[in-house]
Amino acid sequence: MQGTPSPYCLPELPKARGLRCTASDVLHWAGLPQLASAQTDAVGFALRRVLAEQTLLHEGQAFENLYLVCCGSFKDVQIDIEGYEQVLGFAIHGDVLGLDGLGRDRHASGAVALEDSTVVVMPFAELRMHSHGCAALERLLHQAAGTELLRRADTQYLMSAPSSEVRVARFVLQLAQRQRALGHSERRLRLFMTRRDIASYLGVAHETVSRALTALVQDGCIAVSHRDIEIVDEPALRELQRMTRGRTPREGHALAA
Amino acid sequence: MQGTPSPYCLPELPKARGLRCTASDVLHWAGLPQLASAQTDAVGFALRRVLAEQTLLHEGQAFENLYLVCCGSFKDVQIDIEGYEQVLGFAIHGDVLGLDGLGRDRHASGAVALEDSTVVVMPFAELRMHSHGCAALERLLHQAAGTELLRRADTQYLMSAPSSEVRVARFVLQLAQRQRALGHSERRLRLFMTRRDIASYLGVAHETVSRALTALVQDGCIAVSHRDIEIVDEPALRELQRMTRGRTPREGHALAA
DNA sequence: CGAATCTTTGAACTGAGTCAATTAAAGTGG
DNA sequence: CCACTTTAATTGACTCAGTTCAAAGATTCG
Repeated sequence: MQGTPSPYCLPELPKARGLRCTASDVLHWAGLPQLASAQTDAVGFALRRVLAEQTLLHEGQAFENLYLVCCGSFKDVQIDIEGYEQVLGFAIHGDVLGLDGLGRDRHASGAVALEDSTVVVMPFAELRMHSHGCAALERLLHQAAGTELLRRADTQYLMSAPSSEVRVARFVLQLAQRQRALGHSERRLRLFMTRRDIASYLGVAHETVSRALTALVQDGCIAVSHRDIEIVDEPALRELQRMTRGRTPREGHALAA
Repeated sequence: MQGTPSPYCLPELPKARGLRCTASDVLHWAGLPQLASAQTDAVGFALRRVLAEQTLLHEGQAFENLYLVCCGSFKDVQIDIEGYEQVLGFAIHGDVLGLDGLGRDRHASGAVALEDSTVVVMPFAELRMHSHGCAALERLLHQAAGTELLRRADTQYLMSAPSSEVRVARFVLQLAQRQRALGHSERRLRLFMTRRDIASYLGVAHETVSRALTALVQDGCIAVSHRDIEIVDEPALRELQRMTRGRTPREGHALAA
């Protein structure tokens, strides 16, 4: 789809050490650098390269590994009975994939790379063993699960917005916030997914995503060029986002225009 | 709200042993009876009674315990900036509450009892300690997290339905399926939440839930009396549920009418 | 350069939200 | 125990936002 290197690659990347990394690296990438130690230095994991469009995790596949996105981006998907692809979420640097297999023997959702990406392969059995003696790895697992649940709650909040313009506004802010957490620019952001993916994620028609984006541009909230978005007026965007069920969408417009 | 005893109470309930139960009990209630052993018999947990309308877990509260619903029902909620109460999910017998605190120090969502209920209080620190030496409790935790994630995916699927009638149909089927898993009737089910709660959960106006329910009744799919629902024509309901984005809602109606 | 996909825009229709009013149920207090 | 109050649920009318269908640009890739 687009082979451009992701802006989310950390400087400290693979290649040097062949195709492996240590648990300490994982802790750094997962946002828990303070937990890295000599003990976690001793635990190694393999890296795996996944090309754009490739499926890292198939729906229904046996649960064996967790994956930490180390570079690139993915979408979590589930195909429903009619063949409609429901996008459940997006994963970028530092996110863990495959958590829905926890406690059962197969994955309920799949993961597809949106660009050329690299993941750390963490065999669950190993992770589990190590986690008994190593609090850091135990914490990593718990944190990953908790973060995933948090994100799903965000998604539900997002989908419950009464107007599609609000949904898209919330989506953009959510992306910006995740970027910020990674230390990247919160003003300019790149959409690594198609409008269709966004539409599926938000639960609207893909034409509606297009229209909502141009509406936000006309409101002066953002600027859009292809898949690059610039947040021009963050306060206005935040004001829009706040609108929940029970308020008329037009109020906010007047203020933004 | 309604003090009637829930139909989800298992026969083997508290009182006898005072206000405590064993980890083996928990494993039974959580659907992992095969993992109970002498070891888990030795681990005890306190029970806590929560009256209807009471808050078991406050949003933002420090993360200390996980709770297993042993009798009764709850809703997971999050209040947004404007004061709108977003319902994230419902918990009944066998479900674990408080998982969103995993790996962090506070809960992001709250839990409110929908009727008089009983929960098992599982201090996370204890659970964590025991889980190192006891695979059964470790499994319990993993399974609970995985199940929660699965359920959130179901919810997203539900919310992405293009028509509100389909959303409600899916909601009813989801409830029925959970009942079945507990060994209860899948034909007759009791809504333990208000229409408003359902509306918030589905992301629609509460009037719309009312209308969708009466529409389903007129389609001959279900029968509704107050908060009791009977599934009259499950095949038709399943047919309705299948309709995803991209198909016209009216096709299914013709078939059901 | 052409094929395929992604994206945008337009037009028509309709389903869902909002407002409003009525009915029903449940909880309160005399 | 029954009037009274409050909250929940249903129904109607109206309007508008979003879906669907259709077609035209734009971009990417072979």
